[in-house]
Amino acid sequence: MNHRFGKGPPKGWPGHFRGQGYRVTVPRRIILQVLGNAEKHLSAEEIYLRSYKLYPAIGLTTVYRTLDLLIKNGVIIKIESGEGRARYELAGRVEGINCHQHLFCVNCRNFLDISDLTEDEIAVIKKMKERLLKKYGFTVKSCILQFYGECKNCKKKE
Amino acid sequence: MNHRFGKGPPKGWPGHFRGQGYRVTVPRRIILQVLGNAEKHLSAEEIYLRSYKLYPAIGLTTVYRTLDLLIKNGVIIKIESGEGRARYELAGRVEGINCHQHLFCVNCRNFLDISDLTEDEIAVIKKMKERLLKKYGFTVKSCILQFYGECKNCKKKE
DNA sequence: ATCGATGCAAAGGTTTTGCACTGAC
DNA sequence: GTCAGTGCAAAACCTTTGCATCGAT
Repeated sequence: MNHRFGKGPPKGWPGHFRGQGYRVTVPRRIILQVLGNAEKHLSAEEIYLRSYKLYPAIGLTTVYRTLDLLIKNGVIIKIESGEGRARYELAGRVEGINCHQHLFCVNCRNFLDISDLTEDEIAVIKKMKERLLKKYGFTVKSCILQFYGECKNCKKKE
Repeated sequence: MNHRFGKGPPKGWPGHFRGQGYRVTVPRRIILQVLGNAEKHLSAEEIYLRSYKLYPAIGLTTVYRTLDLLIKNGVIIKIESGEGRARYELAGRVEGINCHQHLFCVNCRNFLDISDLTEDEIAVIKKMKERLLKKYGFTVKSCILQFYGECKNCKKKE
């Protein structure tokens, strides 16, 4: 792990980052912009490629280090779904009950990121949030439902 | 990816595995035994080490391949918690729904793995399974509910 | 002028693959 | 006897680290 970043997390990003010892640099702004425009959860490589288009001098290392920094400051969350690489998303986006569902095919390892919950489902998740707070003292800020199974295409091939 | 394993999943393991083209071998029995006796979620290396004690001829490759096979057949689930290696656990069959809840603290990055669902929650997840099958042609074998937020300890410290 | 941030190259650790051999059926 | 399963070594893969340089403050 990288221990170079400070511990006192600013309450938001951007905004509180100056004066925390953090510097505003081009790569950081680019990466944040890419994350802000993402239509789905991006892997580090995807973030790198999109950043590269905007700023070809950027390096993959910087992407990883910036993501680390953003995670430590609660700006983004890291999602591991078993596909061998992590994905990242702005934390604010999944705030509240805006819950993503990931369909992960254990056969072809493809990954579908959907966002479609019924009223019933939202209600139950809200209740779950309250229950987790009471029982475990855990305040839920966002959630992701990961489903593992077999996708359409893999069934056809059998 | 490993394409060597057959596609027709047996309905359970052990039991239905013969006659599906799968062979009952010593390494497979050992690995299954280790998983059955596990008191926690084990990493591939831990599974290898425990299997090694029972059967020193075993190789790490076989562990990975067997785990892959078991995942594809819904016998175990793979859990990634952000520590850089995956962990594996027997999929408990609670009315056809293998569902874990992970509470992930975005502040201290600690991780709580609970397994406690109410009747309501189980019912809704069942419905969700059916809906995902109809709408996306995706057959759910197991699921993990990932909650991101702040844990008890971190709240105290503020 | 500092010292945090960067990019490259190299290393690290986990997981996968190629291949010849073994053993379950 | 077949061919799925195995183990070893090597490769592939994602991620982190060392280090000299750059640049925000």
